[in-house]
Amino acid sequence: MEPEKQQRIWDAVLREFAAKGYRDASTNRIVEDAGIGKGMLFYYFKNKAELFRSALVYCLDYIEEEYVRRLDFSEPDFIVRFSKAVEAKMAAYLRNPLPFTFLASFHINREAVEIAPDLYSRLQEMGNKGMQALFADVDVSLFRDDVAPEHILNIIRWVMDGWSQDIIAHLEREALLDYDWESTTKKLYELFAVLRKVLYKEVQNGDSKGQ
Amino acid sequence: MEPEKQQRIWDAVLREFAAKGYRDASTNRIVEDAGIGKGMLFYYFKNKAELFRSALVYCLDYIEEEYVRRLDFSEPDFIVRFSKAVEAKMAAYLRNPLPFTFLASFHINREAVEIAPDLYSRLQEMGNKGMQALFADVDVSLFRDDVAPEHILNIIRWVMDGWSQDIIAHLEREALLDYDWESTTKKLYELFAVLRKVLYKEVQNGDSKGQ
DNA sequence: GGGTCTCTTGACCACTCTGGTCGAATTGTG
DNA sequence: CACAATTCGACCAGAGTGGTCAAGAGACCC
Repeated sequence: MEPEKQQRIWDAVLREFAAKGYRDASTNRIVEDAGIGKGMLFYYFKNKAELFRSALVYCLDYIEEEYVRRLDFSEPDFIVRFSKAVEAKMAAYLRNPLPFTFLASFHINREAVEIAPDLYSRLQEMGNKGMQALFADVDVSLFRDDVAPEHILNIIRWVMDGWSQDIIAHLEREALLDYDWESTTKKLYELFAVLRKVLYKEVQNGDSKGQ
Repeated sequence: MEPEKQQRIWDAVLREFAAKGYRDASTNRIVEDAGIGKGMLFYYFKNKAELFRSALVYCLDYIEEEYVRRLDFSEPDFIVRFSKAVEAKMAAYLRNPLPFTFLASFHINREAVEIAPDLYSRLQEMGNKGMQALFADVDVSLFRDDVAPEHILNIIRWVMDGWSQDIIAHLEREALLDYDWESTTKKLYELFAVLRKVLYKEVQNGDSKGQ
């Protein structure tokens, strides 16, 4: 099948499941949105449940390939490490946001877990491993001494999360194309400099570490 | 009508609308969940749209009364001001979370706006006014000089938001009753002390300002 | 008791939408 | 042409929809 049509179908499937969850998703709306006949969907997927499972596998593979595999946990500086992770996630999200929104809705909604308990645990395991790796072997000696490292880690995490949530909220209002990415990344590196200034030890030499 | 039954009905209505949105909400499920006959719902509300509007008014009034009205914007210290706001919101949320979740879903979902455009703008206005008041006339002279005040305000906001999101995430997993509130508030004040230490000017006398 | 009122019920209605089927049409390939 | 792989959408039985309404239930007054 032409990959362009395939993509249209996946888009429609993920959009519908993400918006409505498993039970309330409508195969009629999916085929209409994808611009294909009803029979075609059930020619390639034997029923709704299998379609849902296939969509989950598609998304898990996509995110594994396009996001998780590209993470680099060797960096000891937590701000650099975390910011790379945020950037990688943002990049993958902007390339195709649907797998993220679909998996997010799957993670929240209780109902669909029984359709695919194995894939649900695969998702959970992915999240847990990522979180563990993200916080493992951080060079806490960079942090200032008069605050517990746990607090510093939390603050950095919360600030980064808040920042990206602000960005996404903006993106949903403004058009994606004419968004000013240059000034956004510039502001992000400003933010890193601030975090480093307030949460890290004072550096001896003057130049900042931000790339 | 007995207030206990009234509460049961509102709970069912808000739960259903919050979970499914206007279009996909089912009046059948509402009456079943509330434990009343179908006719009763349409005896007090002439149709689904009016029920939805009444639920919105109920929630807006609730939040106005139980949360917004109790905010205090006279405090010049931003951490104290914001923390009071967070505490007030948390308290109101824990007393009855449904109005918050219902209004949140209404704010996100595009579909129901046309049913109640006036109430949608009332909600937006409430949010905007709150945000404006929250950031107005903050005593920035408390902040350290070597970081732009805008950054400091953002960091405090993101940290508080992240903190409360963590709490809510915990609450959804653990039971609400046997949650250790004492250690939670203790940790919160620790967090304030940290924020003050890293984002404010050094204080002359040693004791912290946290109440 | 009877009369009248408010409150409450759930069977019932016409209608829409559901997941899924299937015979027929179309297309690609040789 | 034949043969197979695709693609379509009309069609199905069944579930669920918002809303109605005749029939009570219970309270209060005369």
